[in-house]
Amino acid sequence: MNNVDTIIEHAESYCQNNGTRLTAKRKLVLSALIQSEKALSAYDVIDLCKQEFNENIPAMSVYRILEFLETEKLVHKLKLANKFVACSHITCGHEHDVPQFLICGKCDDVKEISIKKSILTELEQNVENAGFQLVSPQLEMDCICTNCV
Amino acid sequence: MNNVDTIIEHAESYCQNNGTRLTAKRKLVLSALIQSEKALSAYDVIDLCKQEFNENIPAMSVYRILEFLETEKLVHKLKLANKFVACSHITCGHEHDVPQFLICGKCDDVKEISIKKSILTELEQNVENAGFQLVSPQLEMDCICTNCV
DNA sequence: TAATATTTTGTTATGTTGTAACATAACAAA
DNA sequence: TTTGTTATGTTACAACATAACAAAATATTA
Repeated sequence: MNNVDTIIEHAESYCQNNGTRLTAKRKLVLSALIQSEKALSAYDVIDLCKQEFNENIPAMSVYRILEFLETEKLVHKLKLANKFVACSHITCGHEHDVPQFLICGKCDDVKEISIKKSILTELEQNVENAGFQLVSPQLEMDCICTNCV
Repeated sequence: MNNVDTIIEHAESYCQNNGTRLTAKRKLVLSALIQSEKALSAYDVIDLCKQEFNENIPAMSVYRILEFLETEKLVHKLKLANKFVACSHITCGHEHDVPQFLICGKCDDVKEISIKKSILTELEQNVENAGFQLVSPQLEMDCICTNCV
């Protein structure tokens, strides 16, 4: 059993525990994201599903499925790049810190890192001082990866 | 002379010093952004120019003008919201720290704040440890403003 | 100043991304 | 089964962005 299948299996039982279902289509989309080294746009996902699995998934469905996977925390939406990535901790089976993303602007490679609590706390303090409230402490940073430098 | 005109005047001489021109159309777009309390999409700008100044600026031109204003650092592009805001320091006449933006997801109100050097340095260190390099340390944070809470 | 080059703006057409609205299929529960 | 619920398909657009070329405005310099 390859790596992708392992992750999918984890995702499936994770959904079962949540009372949701990882349907065939949802598996396809998730697989595409797991296989891909980089962040994918919704339309990239469509193309990849066609290419890899010979399945035509309409745009509407892909958006709905991505939304589902996001609420299940199996994928993350990167607002900065308008793309999606599979969560890199699906197989871990425990809660994680709020993820922080480094996004390579050239190749869309994405790295999921965590940031010290103290920094986040200080950031949040800054925000509150300005009279705003953080909705999501997920930071997305515009980077370039070592390969692309 | 009202506040907008003051800022425009500053922007104009700023451009002159840079050897660039703040043309009539560019002034319109910049004025629209200055007048607006909140971040505007390119098409919002079009609508506002029509409404306020009775000028029809084609989409293509607006995108070009926004790009120009961005390279002149008179406006900032918010990738997170895909919108634009006038720089809040046009009249200051001196260099500033990299801006950080708090974006209200409800009303698109935007606050431009600065963040302590130490936090940024630490963030950059985190990024480098992960093998990436920050392209732009401009952070954009998904917030909600006090009005909208 | 007239001729030429450069920059800016207009125009048209088209590509890309995202969603609304409604229809159908698949599945679960009574 | 029938009924309700969830998931997917289909169509038709709205919203966002840019390519390619034309025209106009402005700067340059001979």
